Amino acid sequence: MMQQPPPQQPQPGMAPPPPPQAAGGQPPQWGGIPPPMAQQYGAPPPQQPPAMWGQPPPQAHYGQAPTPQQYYAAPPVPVQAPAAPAAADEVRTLWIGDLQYWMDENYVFGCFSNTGEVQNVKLIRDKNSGQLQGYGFVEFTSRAAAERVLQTYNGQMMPNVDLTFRLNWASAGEKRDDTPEYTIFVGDLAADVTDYLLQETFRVHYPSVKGAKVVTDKLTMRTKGYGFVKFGDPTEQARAMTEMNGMPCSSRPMRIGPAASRKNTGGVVQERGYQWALFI
DNA sequence: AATGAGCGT
Repeated sequence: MMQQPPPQQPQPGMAPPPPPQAAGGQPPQWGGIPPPMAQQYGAPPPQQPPAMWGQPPPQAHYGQAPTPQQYYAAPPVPVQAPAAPAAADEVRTLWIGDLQYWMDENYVFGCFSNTGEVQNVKLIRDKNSGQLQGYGFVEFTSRAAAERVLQTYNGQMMPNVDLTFRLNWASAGEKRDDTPEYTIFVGDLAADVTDYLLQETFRVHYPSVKGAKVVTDKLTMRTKGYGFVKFGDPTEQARAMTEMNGMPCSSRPMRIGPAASRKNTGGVVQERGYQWALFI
C-alpha cells in the first residue's frame, strides 16, 4: 500500500521511511533520512527545507536554514523588552509531542524560528540508540511567548507534513493550563482523514474546537479509523454529538460517541455504556 | 472496526 522509497540507512530499531501517508498533500521533501543521530545539533537539515506550510500560523515561514549558532545559542531578541527578563521561576517551556523520528532540533526550531522567541530546543533521545523519542521541550524567552505559541500553533499544520502541532505546557504534573476539555470519539473515519481535516470539519460548526487527533499506528502512521475531537465548550460538545453524527468527513459518515477518557473530560463524567446506547 | 498520548541526557 505504501510505497516506500528505500531508506538510505535502514535503522534496525525502527525506521519507517519519512514520507507518511502522502494523502493528497505534497510529500515532505525531507526525503533524506537524517543521519542516525545528528549529534551535531547545529547541523543544517539534510536538504534545504521547503518553505511550504499547509496552514501557516501568522507569518510562519520555514525559511533559509539558520546557522547552527542561531539554533541553540538562544538568539536574544531585542524586540522583547529587556526590562522584563524572564523570572527564574517563570514557566516558559512547552512540551511538544507527536514528532516523527526525522524531526530533529533543526526542524523543531525552524517551526518557531519566526517568533524569534525560542530559547532552547531539547528533544529527547534514547540514551543508547540515540533515537528520537517523538517528544521534546521548547523553551521560550518568556511565558507570554510560550503562551502565544501554544495558542497560535497548537492544532496548526506542521511544516511539510500532514500533522498538526501537539503542544502543551511542560511539566504535565503541574500543568498550568487549566482550561477544561470536552472530548468526543469519532469513528468510521476514512483513510485519508487527517487531524487537520477532522478538526476543521468540526470547527466550522463549533468554534470552541480545540483540536482533533486521528489515531494512527505509531510505526506505520496509518490511520486506525477513529479519532478524537476536543471542545472547549461542553454545550458544543453535546451538540456535536448529535448534530455531527452521521455527517460525512472526507467520504464517509462519521460515527460519534463519547470519549472513553483516559484523562479528565473537564469534570464531566462520561458514562460510556450509557451514552453509547444513544448513538449506536 | 473501535477509545490517543508522550514530560526531560
